[in-house]
Amino acid sequence: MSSLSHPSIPVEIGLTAAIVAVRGDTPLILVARGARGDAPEGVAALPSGPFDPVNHRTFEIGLRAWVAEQTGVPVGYVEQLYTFGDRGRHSRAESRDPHVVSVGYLALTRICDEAPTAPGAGFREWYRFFPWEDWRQGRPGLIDSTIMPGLRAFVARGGDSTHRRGLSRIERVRLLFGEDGGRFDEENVLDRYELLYEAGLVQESVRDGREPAPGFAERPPLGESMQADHRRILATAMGRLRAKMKYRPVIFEMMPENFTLTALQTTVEAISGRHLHKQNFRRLVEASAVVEPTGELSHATGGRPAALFRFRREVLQERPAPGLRVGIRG
Amino acid sequence: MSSLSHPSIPVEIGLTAAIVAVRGDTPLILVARGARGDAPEGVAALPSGPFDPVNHRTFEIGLRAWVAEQTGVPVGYVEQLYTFGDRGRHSRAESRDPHVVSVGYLALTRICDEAPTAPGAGFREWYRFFPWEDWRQGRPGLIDSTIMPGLRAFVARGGDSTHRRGLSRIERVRLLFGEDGGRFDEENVLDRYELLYEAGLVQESVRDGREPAPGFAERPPLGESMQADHRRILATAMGRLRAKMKYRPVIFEMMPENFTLTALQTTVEAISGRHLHKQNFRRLVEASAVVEPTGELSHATGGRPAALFRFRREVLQERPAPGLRVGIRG
DNA sequence: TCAAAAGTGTTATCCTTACACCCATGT
DNA sequence: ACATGGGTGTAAGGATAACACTTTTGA
Repeated sequence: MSSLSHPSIPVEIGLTAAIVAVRGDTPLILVARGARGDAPEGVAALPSGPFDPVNHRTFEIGLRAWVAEQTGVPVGYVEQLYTFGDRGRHSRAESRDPHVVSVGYLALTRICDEAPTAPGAGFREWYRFFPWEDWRQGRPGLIDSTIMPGLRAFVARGGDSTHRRGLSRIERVRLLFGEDGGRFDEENVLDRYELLYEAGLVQESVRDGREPAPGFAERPPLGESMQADHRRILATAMGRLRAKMKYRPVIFEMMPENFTLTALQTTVEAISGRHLHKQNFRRLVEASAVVEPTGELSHATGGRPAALFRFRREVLQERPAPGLRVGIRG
Repeated sequence: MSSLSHPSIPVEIGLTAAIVAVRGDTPLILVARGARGDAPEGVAALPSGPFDPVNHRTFEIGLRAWVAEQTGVPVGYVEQLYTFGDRGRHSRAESRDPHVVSVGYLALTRICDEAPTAPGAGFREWYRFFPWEDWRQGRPGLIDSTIMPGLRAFVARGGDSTHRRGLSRIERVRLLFGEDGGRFDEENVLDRYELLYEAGLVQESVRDGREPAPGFAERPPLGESMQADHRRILATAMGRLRAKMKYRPVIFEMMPENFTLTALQTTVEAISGRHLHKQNFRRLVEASAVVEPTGELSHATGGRPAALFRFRREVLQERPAPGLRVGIRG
């Protein structure tokens, strides 16, 4: 491109990380600010900062520097998600700010006792931001109590104009939220968030200048909002992690060195938001050959001691797509 | 990000499109320049240009404008692939050019007679750039004649230092090229290209200032090279398309309105680079419910006339992941 | 009548899902 | 002894992969 004779049009690049960990049965997301209190000015923000090509050779190096500075948490696995470039999304069209493009990243880490160190930073349960994504106890009540009425109103006022992928509003609702016979696909976190955004059912939508959904006045109540487009980046991260886990052993980036099979299942359930069938999960783990017994037992839980396992790194060489291919019920 | 007190560090954003079509059994990639002749100065380049946030509200709008200007080809389906930000890759570290970040896109189109219109633009067979990716006639000869000797030398001089994903050089070779018992996974196009790049076996590697592989002097012969990082973007596009086709009906973006099942199979084989088993392919298509018979027959091929089919848009509403889930032999 | 391409039937195997029961320990 | 969580066996149904043969047309 630099060899072309086009004029240079500079923009600023923002790097933003969705850093995920799990504690017990709780999936966590690391926020840099807004971790304490629920005041409007304390809106949660992911660790982020501008990309500085002079000091950082790659995006990833720059990202790690921002995360270290803003949170003090060490991250292992890092993966690029998506680059968001649309104006008029989190900054209004009439804004005179320099144009910002944000590159979103997914990162994984293990919970350890000291972290995080930076003031204001902390881990928060990710289902606070996406309560409709937690199906471990069955279909969340707020889908039928709040989301579906709001979406039905959105369908009613929107007519049948088709959208991306040639789907009308009513078809998108059915497909994404598993109404009448449709399946709920836990990987479509982003599509669901964007549908709620378009429908004016999330706070960011109103903040960006859209009409709130009728009946929701100023504050749509669906989940806690985040700064800028951070909740959209978190949605992308959740969907990607839920998908990737099935064909890459990324889950072990969030597990301790040794763990019981129940702990592994609890972690997978926390991330996928689904309840899994115990025996099938264990058979699956055995078949996938991703773990091996350490020979030790864990007496931590109170009942019968559980065998401890560790991740088998050799699967990376043995199988093309090593992961936990959980199906409908695990 | 704009609300933070960080200084603004502007960079230039380049948008680059890998636009794919199929004619008969030949997968094609649209090049903006370099379509005629094989002289070094005629190195092929994908359609691309800088992102101008003042005139284009989104990346996609900007991208479509560049493609229209440089090639005259209309594109339908468009999908973002990846954002490449590393310095010292296609511009040397000591360069004083403004820093360029490139956002790669995959786009699909149908071959039609008039296109392309712009001078120097044209469609080229994509396996010219990736001859090792075409396994339709079995394992390509150049893998064992040229690639493996080069990679074995790379393994020998590199020792066992582990790389991304904790794999050593020898393990990566085995996994990516399906040596001794390993499977060749047709989706890993990018990983294979990057391995060959690191090994000094592609022209871009030498151009970027690396040592050519021993014995290859100045011009590593593996496939035709492209400008800047365009071959890397094409590799990403090929891998993504090969994967996506299995769970989204994107293949129909490249098919005419009506087609025979054999034509559909030929197209899938062209993209995936694999030979498929006829009966299993047909059963798969039937089971997936992605097409319906038009009732017409095609007399175009010479032998027995074939039934014509069309894409069934309704699958988008009926199934969560409609696509052609081709397995080992289709 | 023959070549060329379209189209079909069947079986063995494996994987997925679903079911309900026994085991080992700490209190 | 009993509560708590750990761990297992087995069978039905569906999907996959592999096999070879028949049909319909144009030349």
